[in-house]
Amino acid sequence: MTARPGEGYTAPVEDYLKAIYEIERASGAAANSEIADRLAIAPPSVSGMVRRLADQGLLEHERYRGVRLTNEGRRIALRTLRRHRVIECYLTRALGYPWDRVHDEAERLEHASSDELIDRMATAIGEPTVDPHGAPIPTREGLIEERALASLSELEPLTMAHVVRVSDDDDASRLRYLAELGLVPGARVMVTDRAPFDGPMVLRVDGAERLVGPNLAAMVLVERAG
Amino acid sequence: MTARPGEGYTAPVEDYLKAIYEIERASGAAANSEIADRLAIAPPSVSGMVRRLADQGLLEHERYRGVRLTNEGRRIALRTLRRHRVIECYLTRALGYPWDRVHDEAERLEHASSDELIDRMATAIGEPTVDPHGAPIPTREGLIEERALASLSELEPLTMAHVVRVSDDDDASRLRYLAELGLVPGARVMVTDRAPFDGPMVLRVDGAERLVGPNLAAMVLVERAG
DNA sequence: TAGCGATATTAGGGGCGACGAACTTTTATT
DNA sequence: AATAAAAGTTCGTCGCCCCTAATATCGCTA
Repeated sequence: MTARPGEGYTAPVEDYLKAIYEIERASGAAANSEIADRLAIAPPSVSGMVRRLADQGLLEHERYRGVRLTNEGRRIALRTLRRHRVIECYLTRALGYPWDRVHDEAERLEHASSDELIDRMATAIGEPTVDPHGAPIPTREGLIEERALASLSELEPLTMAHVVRVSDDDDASRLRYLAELGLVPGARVMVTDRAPFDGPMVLRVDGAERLVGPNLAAMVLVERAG
Repeated sequence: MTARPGEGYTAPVEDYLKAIYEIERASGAAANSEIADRLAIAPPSVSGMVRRLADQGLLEHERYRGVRLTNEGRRIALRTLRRHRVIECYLTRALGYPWDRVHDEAERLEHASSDELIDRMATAIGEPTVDPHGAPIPTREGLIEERALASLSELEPLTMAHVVRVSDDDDASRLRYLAELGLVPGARVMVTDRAPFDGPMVLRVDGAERLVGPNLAAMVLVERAG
């Protein structure tokens, strides 16, 4: 499976661009090592691919400095992101997938689906705007509405907030655990207490008291209640 | 996209095995040139792949003689065939795809779908037993019910029959035309007249008179009415 | 049975996408 | 500023899957 109708980018290329898009959004420019980490690929392999992508005009590369998507590269990244998130939505809404298992499936299907399929899926479930983890879905035209969100681990104690989004690129078991705690998009949450030195935090989640460690808390993105 | 959870065969490998399965079913053993034709790949490439597949125990190869699937090879071929046909069904029944466009989409998705996804799709549309073109769907356990069917081009004049299946690996425009003629699975058909030297045939399709050439007629598989 | 055409294979090569080992550049530390 | 650590790159290699050109084998017909 290498070619897809229309625009023939390979699956690895789409994966790189998607990863770079997300790193860039968080850090401004994507470092080789971050790309390597995220894709679980050795750094030299990343150097090689980066060269190829730069040759194709999908990104700009400043030696030893990092990487930045071109408009074309960003377009493809957003298209892939849309595919991924529409698929995630469809799997949960139409096929009853649990939210902790949609990621891996979407990760493969996003490279094999035609635009028509994605559009039909989106239509079938009513043109969703966020995926099951709360991530916004780019439009067909490649527009995305990225809200600046605080992580739960940086939320001030006693401030009311609600969960907007949960990171979905970690492993499924964490997601399942977060769901058990009620930490899913839409939940109302408040930090009641917090141990020092990046210690565990005590939360109120929709009324129930919960205890959560810093690495899990970092996965949960919230918006302060207005 | 190279690996899938569970059993990691590549997309090309699955394509070869599927093609070989189908050729074998029609001709007993699969010749190199037939495989090459069907996959639109140069014959030497087929020789190379055949060697690899034989090394992996997926088929047996008698030099200059052709190829035969092992049980393991057949198992994978049937699994892929099941994927393909379940996907075709799902796309038509759940997403409103027209029957002439499901083949290409399924051809890509079959390599990217997990067993769970295929099962959920099959369940969602009521465990179908044939795909939109009338081809039987192997069960989860790899059993398939292949009926011996006559082609419309070999049907004796004035014999009542019904269309059971239509070949789907040709191009979409032919399929669309067949549908216009009413030559879809389930249709009642009779040859009323036939020009000699492999000429066009006159048909009655569900009461209407139709004219059809030999290459199209060969795509239509029928069963004589009992 | 000798030769010819069809079919299959070997030989050699290329792009992609990954790797480890060795080296260079940048950054942080003292 | 010297140097150690971290980050990035180059180099050589490999497996997969494809190609063309050249060669070998099969099977049929004369």
